[in-house]
Amino acid sequence: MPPDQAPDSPTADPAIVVVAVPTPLRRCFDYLPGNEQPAGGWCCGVRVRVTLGRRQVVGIVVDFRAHSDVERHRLKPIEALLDQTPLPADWLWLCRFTARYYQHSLGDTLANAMPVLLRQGRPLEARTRTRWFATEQGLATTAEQLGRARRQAELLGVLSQHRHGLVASAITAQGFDQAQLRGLHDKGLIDSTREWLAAPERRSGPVLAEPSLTLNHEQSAALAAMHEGLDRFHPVLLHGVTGSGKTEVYLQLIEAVLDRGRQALILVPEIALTPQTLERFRRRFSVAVVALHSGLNDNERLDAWEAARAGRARIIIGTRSAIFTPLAAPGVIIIDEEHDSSFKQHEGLRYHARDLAVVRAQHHAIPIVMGSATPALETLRHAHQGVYRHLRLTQRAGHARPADMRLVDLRGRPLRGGLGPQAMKAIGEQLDAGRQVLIFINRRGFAPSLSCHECGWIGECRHCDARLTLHRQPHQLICHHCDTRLPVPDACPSCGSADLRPQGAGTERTEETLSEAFPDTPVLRVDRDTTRRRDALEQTLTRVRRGEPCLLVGTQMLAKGHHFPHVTLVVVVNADGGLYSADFRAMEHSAALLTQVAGRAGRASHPGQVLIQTHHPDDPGLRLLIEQGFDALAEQLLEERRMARLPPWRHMVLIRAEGQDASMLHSVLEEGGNALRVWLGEQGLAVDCLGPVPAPMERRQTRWHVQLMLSAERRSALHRATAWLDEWLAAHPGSRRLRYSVDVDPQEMT
DNA sequence: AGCACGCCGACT
DNA sequence: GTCGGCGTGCTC
Repeated sequence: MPPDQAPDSPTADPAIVVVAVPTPLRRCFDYLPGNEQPAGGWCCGVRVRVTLGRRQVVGIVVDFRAHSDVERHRLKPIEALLDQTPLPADWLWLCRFTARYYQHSLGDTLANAMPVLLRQGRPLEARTRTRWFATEQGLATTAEQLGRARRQAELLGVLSQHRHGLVASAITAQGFDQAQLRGLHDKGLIDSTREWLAAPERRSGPVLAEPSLTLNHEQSAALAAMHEGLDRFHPVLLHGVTGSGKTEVYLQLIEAVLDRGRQALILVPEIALTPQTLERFRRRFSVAVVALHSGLNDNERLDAWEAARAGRARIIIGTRSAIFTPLAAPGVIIIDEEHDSSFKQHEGLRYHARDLAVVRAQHHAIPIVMGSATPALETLRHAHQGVYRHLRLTQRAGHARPADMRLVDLRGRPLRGGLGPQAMKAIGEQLDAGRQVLIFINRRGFAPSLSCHECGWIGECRHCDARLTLHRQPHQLICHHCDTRLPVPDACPSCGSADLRPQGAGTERTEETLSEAFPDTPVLRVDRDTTRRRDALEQTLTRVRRGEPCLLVGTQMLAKGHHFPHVTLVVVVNADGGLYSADFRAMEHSAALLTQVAGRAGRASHPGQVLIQTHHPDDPGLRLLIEQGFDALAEQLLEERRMARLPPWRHMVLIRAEGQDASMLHSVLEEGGNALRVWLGEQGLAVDCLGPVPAPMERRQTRWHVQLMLSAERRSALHRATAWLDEWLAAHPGSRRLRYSVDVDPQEMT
């Protein structure tokens, strides 16, 4: 276990320094203090360079001891001290909590939570640059007065035109050099300042750069409720239908936080962190905004981190990992689209940013707002229990009516590119009326495979328990798990029939079909493949916003964030992926996605219509969704989860193991599971242990996947059981031949 | 995770 | 004779 309550105040002369080192090992290492001593005394959070085995690593001091369990001659001294002042205490606290909660190595957690450059040992400094500007004297000086120094005169002219001056790089880019700058400076005509690259603004005065919008009744009531909790831990679920103006409520809440001199941390889903989103914040506020997105390089990331730590950045917007940004004066945390699955990391340190955000807000005693039109069942349950304040926004802005949703029975209907006759007809009608149509393909658990119409044969991967996916270009059958590629057969390998048909439809096939059926209408495809280039999505969206008739074909990317006022019809090609899945969250996610995609369409003058194609038009979940909406379905699902003893009523931990030897893998987990069950009985702990069960995708890339599922009503019991099993596995001789990971609060059962 | 050591096969 | 495959063991 990582040390928990370590002193944050300076320690005089420690005998042993405990260092968290970047290794998956779930313990820290003892070191001798070495020669150097920090100026302000030894402190937790100071980075040190230490020898670990045969290599040098950067670790973080997390505790001090009088004695070590390790023999003295085996202890190594700390090689170098990297910080004179420790990394922020709030950040260290959060990392400690995260490591403990997710049962992950503290050293690895810390490494995950800091910018790369810091973990490589770079000093915690943000970069600065020089800005030159004309002095009073310079502004009053004419070119003639400078005589023969023509270039200097030109430079002075340029600088005089820029009230805020120019940065050195912009000056050299215009062909001026150091000598000319020095010349003018020596004459007292220009001067320079240093400014931060990230968050350079230091404007005082009002925080608003443009006026706020007027709120409707519901928005005002929600904002008023949030204002009550500005100075304490105040968790809020802002449950607002698509288009109800959640963002404007966020903005006005942030304004109040900024007015108190505090910072706002905003987490958004991966695909929502667009230039438009940032622009909305930058336009509204005159304070420094930093964005933490995947496009930043290591230097920029460190600059942004430091700006947030120092308090220069007042608004910090980022995706999942931004939850680990240190804050000098935290004032609020906002999680937009809190149900989004991108907030959970699915590899390595498997944390959930939303859950950590709640813990962090509690630690800072600040409000946290979780916004969604389709809240996660976990969040809804907390709201029902009164743990979170439940604020609702039910009205759409501009009196837009909610879209009309309808199920379309696909059974026995001829399909073209996955589209049935009813959908085709409806699409044609909308296009004739000069409108836009969105065709949404839910790819989740749904990929086009090749099947034989005669005997039902389906192309499967030889190495994995997975269906091969049919691709158009290149024309191949591809396994999405191991990347096996096979030519598309001309005849059925099983019965020899030539009637091989694509089963299900991908975006490519649908796009093809639509182009053939509506040759005069542009078909715009939006998916991972077509939007790889940075601005491709933006270009497409700009075209759509112009309003000319067109067909938009796409996946999840289309469902989030963007609104298309000219779209009057949404066709969901197949809703069945979420209906009969091994994953108990499939229906919840599917319903959220359908609701969001329905929210893309329509406005006051043309209410949107949504056609949902399905082979199961009588499915009670689907019916409930389209007849009564997401909230009603969510209540139903919550009840089903309660009966089935599933989250959010119980908590879960998944131990996933993989290895090459299937029987060894199985027997180790079998033994571990049995040992755990015996121990649980002895301890009297109410924890269920299920398994070993093969993972839903049992064999992929020639490795076998098996898992143990632990569940309990009480987190503390579950935590103890997990820790015990983890120790058992680590000590087991067979564990060398397998890899395993611990997933606390797993989101996907695969 | 790294990074060593160590013991077996195919190569300049 | 070596280069290098990855099984096994350790890191204060």
